[in-house]
Amino acid sequence: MSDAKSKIMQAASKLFLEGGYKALSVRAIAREAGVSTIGIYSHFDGKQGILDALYIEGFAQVEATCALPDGVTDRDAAIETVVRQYLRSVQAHEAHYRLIFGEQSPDFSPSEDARKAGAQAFARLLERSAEFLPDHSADEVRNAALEIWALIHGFVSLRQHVTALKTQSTDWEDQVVRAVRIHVAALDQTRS
Amino acid sequence: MSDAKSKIMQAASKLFLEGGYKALSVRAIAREAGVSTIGIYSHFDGKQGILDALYIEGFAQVEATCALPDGVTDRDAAIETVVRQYLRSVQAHEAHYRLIFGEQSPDFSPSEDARKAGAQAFARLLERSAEFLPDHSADEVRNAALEIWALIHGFVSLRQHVTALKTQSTDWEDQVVRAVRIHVAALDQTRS
DNA sequence: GCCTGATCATAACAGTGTTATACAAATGTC
DNA sequence: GACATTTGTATAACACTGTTATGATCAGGC
Repeated sequence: MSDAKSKIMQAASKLFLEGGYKALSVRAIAREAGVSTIGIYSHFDGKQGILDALYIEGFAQVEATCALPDGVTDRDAAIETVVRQYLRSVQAHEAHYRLIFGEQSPDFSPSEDARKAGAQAFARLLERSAEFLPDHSADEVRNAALEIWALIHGFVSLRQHVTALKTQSTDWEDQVVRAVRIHVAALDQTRS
Repeated sequence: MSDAKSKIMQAASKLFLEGGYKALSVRAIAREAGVSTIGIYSHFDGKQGILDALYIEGFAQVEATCALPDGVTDRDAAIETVVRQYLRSVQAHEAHYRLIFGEQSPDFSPSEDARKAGAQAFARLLERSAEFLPDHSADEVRNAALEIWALIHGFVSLRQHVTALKTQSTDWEDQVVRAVRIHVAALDQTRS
């Protein structure tokens, strides 16, 4: 990666982290990077290219939350770890998270490479789900992974958008953990 | 509602339905309504006011999916009805649904009245949840309603944004129904 | 009829992402 | 090393966005 390209990417990440999508104009990025706007077009595919790179970062962050520290073998503890890591990551990288779920970004359409980042994050969650449900078929594990992700992400998204649902942060986190545990346990008892 | 205001609202709804958020510029709305742009500012609070009205429509659509036809008393049948109604509504009003969950709309911040529409939709889901879990406390019912909504909305949002998760439409709908049923049944067995 | 507030047409403003233009720098070829 | 080609750059211009400003008209109340 060239010097200018790297400067631009750092500037974009910084602005995004600090000010969210709204802070991310082509002129603001160029100014922050100390280059002129044309660099955004020669090194990235304009604003779309910038958003693409941030999108890939966003799903990489999600993927990282599906990794377990050594020593966590108990299913309920593992679920709790993954869920809390996920929720912490959303909090630390809110703009990235909103980007990967299409928020605030009219006209942005992820590239093929960027889409693959979503698939990769899901693959990591699939691995965890297979561990949660060791005696289940591949289809069942896939469905379980999807349901786990739906529950967690559903909570996050509802909390961001339906203000009537705001509760204390720890109560809410505990509820997400509990809901996922209950759901996985119910799936484990439901064999086809 | 005055004639111009009504024309503007109809134009906005039409454009939104047909072309989504991107179709909704102030000039496009004014042109479609046959007025000049200043009407958007005198009858609504500019573009924010237009989005507010559409936002309220969006949550009203969600709320309507929580109504059951007469004769549906079986819990599993009721869950299936609500879930399928919800998914159908999302499909029919995709732009509205995206708006209420913050998608594509930089700078839009819902008014207090608009926020209340979200609370109202949740209240309707609360009523259904109380019927699903008749012997549970108000807190448990509230948690259940939140989890049901998280599951359904989580599925919808993941399907919209993580292309790796695309499956056949009916398989996917069936899975949402099944997941909600399993979850509610598990909650019913979990008494505190 | 006068006054006030609401509504309206139109132009201008400040911002957006992108493209055009001319030039400079880097790389490749002989 | 000289020349040609490619890549990168600064800057201005373009087309579009939401919004405000300006001057005029309309509607309602006294």
